[in-house]
Amino acid sequence: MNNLTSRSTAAGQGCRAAAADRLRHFGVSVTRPRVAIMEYLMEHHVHPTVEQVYSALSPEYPSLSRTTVYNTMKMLAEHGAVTLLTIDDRNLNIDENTTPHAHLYCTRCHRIHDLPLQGVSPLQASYAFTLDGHLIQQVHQYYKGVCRECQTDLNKEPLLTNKQ
Amino acid sequence: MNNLTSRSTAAGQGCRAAAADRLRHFGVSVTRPRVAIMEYLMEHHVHPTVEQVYSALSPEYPSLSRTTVYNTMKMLAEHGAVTLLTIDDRNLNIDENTTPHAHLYCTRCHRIHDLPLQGVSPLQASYAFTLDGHLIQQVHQYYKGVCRECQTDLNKEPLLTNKQ
DNA sequence: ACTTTATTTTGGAATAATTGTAAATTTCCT
DNA sequence: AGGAAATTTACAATTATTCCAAAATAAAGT
Repeated sequence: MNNLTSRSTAAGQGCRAAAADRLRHFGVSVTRPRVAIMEYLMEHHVHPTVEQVYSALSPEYPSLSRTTVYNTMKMLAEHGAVTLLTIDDRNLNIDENTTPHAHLYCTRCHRIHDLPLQGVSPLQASYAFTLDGHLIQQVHQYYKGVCRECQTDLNKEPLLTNKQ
Repeated sequence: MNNLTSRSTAAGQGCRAAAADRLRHFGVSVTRPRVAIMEYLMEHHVHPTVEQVYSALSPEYPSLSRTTVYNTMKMLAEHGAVTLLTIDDRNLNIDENTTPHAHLYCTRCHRIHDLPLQGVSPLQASYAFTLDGHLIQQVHQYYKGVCRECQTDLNKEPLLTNKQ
């Protein structure tokens, strides 16, 4: 509604204010690497690896270290700002979309796509509950297969890169 | 029904014949390490890591190598004889129960418990299907939380070992 | 603004799981 | 038993992640 507000938090390249707001919202203190990382996550709606975040930010922030990206991810996960996905056995993927949803892991391109949850309501999956005496804190649901894009690509040429 | 048959394939320590049968059933050739590994999986209904399988078998089979355990697991997975779980970000867990089911990963003891699937019928999860244009080959469902045993233990003493 | 204190970041080394490789062994067939 | 093909082995190499102690930055108080 308000032009000033919307301008300062609009999406697009270089939206520090929104990233800082989001950090504060999750109760973590605002620092330069954290803003850079959060900004990246908010602008790129993929499910990046630590390496991808690091190498994307590295050019404009050469002193950033991989350790910081790891530490920040772990901390953001503890504060509920991101979810860490252990679907790909080669490395961690970061999901900044914390509303409950399922994933498709493509064994060809190794990308992760979002899908709706099946059988569990997103609302139920948002809160801890008890099942069979166990305390359930997170619900993870994913499929392994070949994504739509790769199925059509299959007829064209083999995928060369092992990394996405 | 038959005493001879049931004796040769009964569960218990040292059931080579049943392990060999199972290997043949999945169309893989029968070798010493494979029988030893399959036998271990059939007798221990946990979700062992490669390291656990290796160090359990090592004493009575000193020449067994970790590489063989890794190779065997990957091969068994390709033949549908086991499922490889990437729930614990520290290492792979092997599930020899290939009937579709969900898991609980306990963040305290790092053990994995079996639970029934939610929202997806085991039958549907047994076969490949198409969803939103994607080819789905496996359905994975798991919860992260604190298992029943650890909840009661919480009041007692903190868990010392990081490894299970 | 300025100093002090606490927190965070850094980079390089360490760790640990997994993979690659080439030689040795075993399996399977005749 | 003999020999080709497949499998296993031991060890080296790789790679993701963690550890650590020093340096830099942020926060709090004056």
